[in-house]
Amino acid sequence: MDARARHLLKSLIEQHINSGQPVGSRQLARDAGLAISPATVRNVIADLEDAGYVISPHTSAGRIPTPSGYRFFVDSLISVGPLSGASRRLLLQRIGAHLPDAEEVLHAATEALSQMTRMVGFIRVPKRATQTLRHVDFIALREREVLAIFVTDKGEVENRLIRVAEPLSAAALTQAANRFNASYGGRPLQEVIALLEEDLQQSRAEMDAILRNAMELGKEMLAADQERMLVEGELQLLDLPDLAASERLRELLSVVRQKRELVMLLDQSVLGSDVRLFIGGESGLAPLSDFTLISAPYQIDGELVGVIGVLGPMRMPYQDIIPLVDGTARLLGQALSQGEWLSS
Amino acid sequence: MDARARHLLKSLIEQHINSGQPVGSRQLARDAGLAISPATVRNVIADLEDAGYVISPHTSAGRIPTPSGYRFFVDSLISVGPLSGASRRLLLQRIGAHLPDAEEVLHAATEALSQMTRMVGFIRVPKRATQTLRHVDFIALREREVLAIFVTDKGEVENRLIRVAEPLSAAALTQAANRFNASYGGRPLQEVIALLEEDLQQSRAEMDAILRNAMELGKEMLAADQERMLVEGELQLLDLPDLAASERLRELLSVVRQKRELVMLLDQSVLGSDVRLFIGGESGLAPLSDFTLISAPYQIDGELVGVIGVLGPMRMPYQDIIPLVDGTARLLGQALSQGEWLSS
DNA sequence: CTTGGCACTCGCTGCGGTAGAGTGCCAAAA
DNA sequence: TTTTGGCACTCTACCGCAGCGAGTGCCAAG
Repeated sequence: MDARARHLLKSLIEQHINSGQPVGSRQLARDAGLAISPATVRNVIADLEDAGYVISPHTSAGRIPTPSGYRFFVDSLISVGPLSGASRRLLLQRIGAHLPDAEEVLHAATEALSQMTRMVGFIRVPKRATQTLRHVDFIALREREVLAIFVTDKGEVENRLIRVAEPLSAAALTQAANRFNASYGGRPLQEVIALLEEDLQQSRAEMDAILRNAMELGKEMLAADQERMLVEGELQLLDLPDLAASERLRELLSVVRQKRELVMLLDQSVLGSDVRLFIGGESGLAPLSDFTLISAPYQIDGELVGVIGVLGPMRMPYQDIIPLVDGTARLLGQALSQGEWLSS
Repeated sequence: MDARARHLLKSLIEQHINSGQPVGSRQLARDAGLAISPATVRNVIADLEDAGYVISPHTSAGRIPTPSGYRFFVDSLISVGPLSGASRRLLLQRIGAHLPDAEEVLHAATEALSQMTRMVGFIRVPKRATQTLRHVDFIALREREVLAIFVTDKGEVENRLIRVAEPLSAAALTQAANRFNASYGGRPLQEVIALLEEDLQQSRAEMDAILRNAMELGKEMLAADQERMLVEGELQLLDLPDLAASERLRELLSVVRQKRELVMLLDQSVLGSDVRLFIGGESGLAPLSDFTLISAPYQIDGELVGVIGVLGPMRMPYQDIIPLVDGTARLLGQALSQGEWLSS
């Protein structure tokens, strides 16, 4: 493909991103800044259509980009700049406002990203598998009801109400918690579960219920990890004038709700260290085939732990969105890393 | 209004609830089970239109109920039976599966209600203002970062990461927590905040940061109380073939999101002890004017603490929905009350 | 290789005509 | 006085049709 064809393709896609309409040869010849006639443009565009980059919705309409066209566009036709100063400041402010609480920071970053891109934002939260058990508490709430609280070294807190066969005194519970912390504190969650399972055999009977439940709670924390994902701004999709409330949209929303498939997709992306795009059917998930998903992994203390991103129509301003996703991932990582956040 | 007019109105509304279409005189004369001609029906219906119970979308269409029509229908034309055995069993199972954890039970009940009614479910969760502080924990997480955990007597857990000026030893933190529990444990949250504010003056300097933050955390718990509401199944609204994705729908969803107005509305309803309906504009909230909201308060240990309900189109099967909302509220209350849940 | 010309295609819009549903009114019947 | 059949009227939904405008593909000339 020669330079002129590339230029025309770029111009065509940019115009379509702006207008949402099919782009015709006359308009393209005028706006592309090349001194060529519409007829020449038609010849070139016909080749681009053969190559699969654009398609005509019907005979007498202009052309719109195909998923391959968008792919070529982002890979070879545009260069994404750094995050604009204004966006950066806005992100800094919105993320920084919620420090030091990790959970809130994750939430704030996703919400900010969703609002700034006007698309659905999502985030795969840090894995618990790597976290260690920091502290356990057993608190008698009512007769025979004990509240168990797990705290990890990353500050995640999970709690569970447990029914026990007979009342336990506050002192007994404190003692139990102390023993528990002494034995299992500081170990990776995975290991704690395994040890608990082992120890369950020889422990005293009245502690059984609590140990067993603590084990279940730990297991659930790890299991729930498989699908821990926050989604923000699903409503944004309803604002798309294009497909507003079509059948596709419903499918998409239900995929977003179920999360499972999406999580698997994102977990692939955590491997690379760069922004990643799934345009149209590239993800392999049918309901996403009319949409584009952009994700970027983020790292805490130098370790890749999660992915953040957005989901929107294929027709989106990639030049603006990509830096936003990338920048949010970086700032989020800094915010959650030890001592890196000095209002940068 | 005579018996025949009532019967016709009832029949008209029932038919419209089933079909969604305007109901004409011929169809009504046929299906109402009365031996009268369409012409007679027309005379009667014309009176009902004058009275404001039905309206004609246009000259040559049949009639559809107005909000007043629905109001009269539920108040005077139908009698709502008890919850069906099957529904009751399903609810028992879905709610019971999550005992004894209150948070999960609230969630499960709302989700079940939403799915069984195929509408949006919501719940106003129990007020914290009445809860007492059960236990506090301070846990050193990293250098100069302390995790504060609040537990109330109802088993609600709230946590917050706190930055302190200089590192505190684990022993110091334990001691602080012990003192905290001794001084404030067992008191209503409201009171704890007040006492903290007082004590903050004369406490030792290094504890200031923690006390101050604990106070903030407590205040936030009470403040957030103003809008604590769970919403389930917003997606259900997209399934309505009627207004699917109209402008109204968008408005409605944004009201549901913002919650504030809705919460105020629900808090009015917690006063009565019975099912309450807001049909069309009865709530005074403009975005709800095409919809019906049905709510029922629930009580824990004999005390009215919250409201659960559904939101859907005015055209809904009231005879089925009302018992479902009522029944869910009752079962939920039993589940959360002391010792009342014996698989009933 | 580029360009202007031209026939052709196709979607969109507006128009008129028709069928169908349902109403309101009236005069006759009960 | 109430009910009923009849009838004219109204309005929507649907259909086919023509005109338009946009855009294409092809071709022959530059």
